[in-house]
Amino acid sequence: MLALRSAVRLGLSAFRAASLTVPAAPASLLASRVTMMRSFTNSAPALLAAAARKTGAAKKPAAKKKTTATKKKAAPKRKVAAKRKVAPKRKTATKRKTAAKKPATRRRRVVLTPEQRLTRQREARQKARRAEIRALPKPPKRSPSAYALFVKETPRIGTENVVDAMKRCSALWKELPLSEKTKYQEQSNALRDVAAAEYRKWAAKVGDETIQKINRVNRAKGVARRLVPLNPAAKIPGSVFIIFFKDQSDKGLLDTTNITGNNESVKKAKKAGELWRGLSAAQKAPYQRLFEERREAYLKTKSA
DNA sequence: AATGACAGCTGTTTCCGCTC
DNA sequence: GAGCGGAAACAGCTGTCATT
Repeated sequence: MLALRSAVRLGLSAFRAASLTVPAAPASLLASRVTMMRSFTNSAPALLAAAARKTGAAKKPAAKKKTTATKKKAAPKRKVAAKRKVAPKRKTATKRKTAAKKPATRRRRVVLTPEQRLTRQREARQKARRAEIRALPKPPKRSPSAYALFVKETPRIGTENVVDAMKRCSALWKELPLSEKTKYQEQSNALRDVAAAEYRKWAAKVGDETIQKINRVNRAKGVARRLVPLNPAAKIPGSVFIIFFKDQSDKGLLDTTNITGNNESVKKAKKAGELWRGLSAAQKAPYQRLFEERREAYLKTKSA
């Protein structure tokens, strides 16, 4: 190794001396110098390669010395640069990945049971669902009732607490003359119209699909309030049974005397179901035709 | 889910201090 | 920030049925 190093050193010295002596040496001369160097650096392929590269660089004599100096240092520099550019990047990338994956690595150490995994998946779904619900637009507030307006206008006395204030409001409301109550009712009616207009404006902005989505969420939460779609007229017509039920109800043919239940509407529905099941196909046919006619009309309206 | 009917039930609205 | 407590009024949901 030492012999090789000294040979390279000698070769470089000779090459440097020759370059300095003849700055504007032609390419052919440089080639002969390279041939000369071969005798010194026969065992140094890297230096030969550098010299061969120098042959090309000889076309720019002014930069020769500099280039020669670069030749020796440039290669290692390139290596350093390469290291800096590639290796550190890899390190950075690795660090980034490591940093990003650290929690994951930690998680991997914890062996989750299938139940835990399912719980986490469920929690993630719930989180996403909650975010989706939060993102839904909020409908405008409903208009206050007459009593609500009265409560709003009734000032609280001193340090009276909410409960006492509301009790007092209740008592005052009961004693309030009908003419006064009517005033609040009229105010409420006016605000209801304003609220209705605001709702229509909001509904037009968000669209019926969003309204239906909000209704689904509210239903799931057990919230009774259902938002009215902007275009309730474009409804799917009732089923064949519904048409039959309405027809029978209109004709007063739903006798509920033998039907059990507390709710008359429910009893009527039960009676209608009973009658419907007793109908033949021929008896059902007129209701079927009526349903198909309405359905076609609905589809035409929808596609228009 | 929507369609019809409708009695009965439930949620929402107002006020605001308090708790979680 | 949401919910509760209190009241009253009222809007709107529920329950039933069969079918698409």
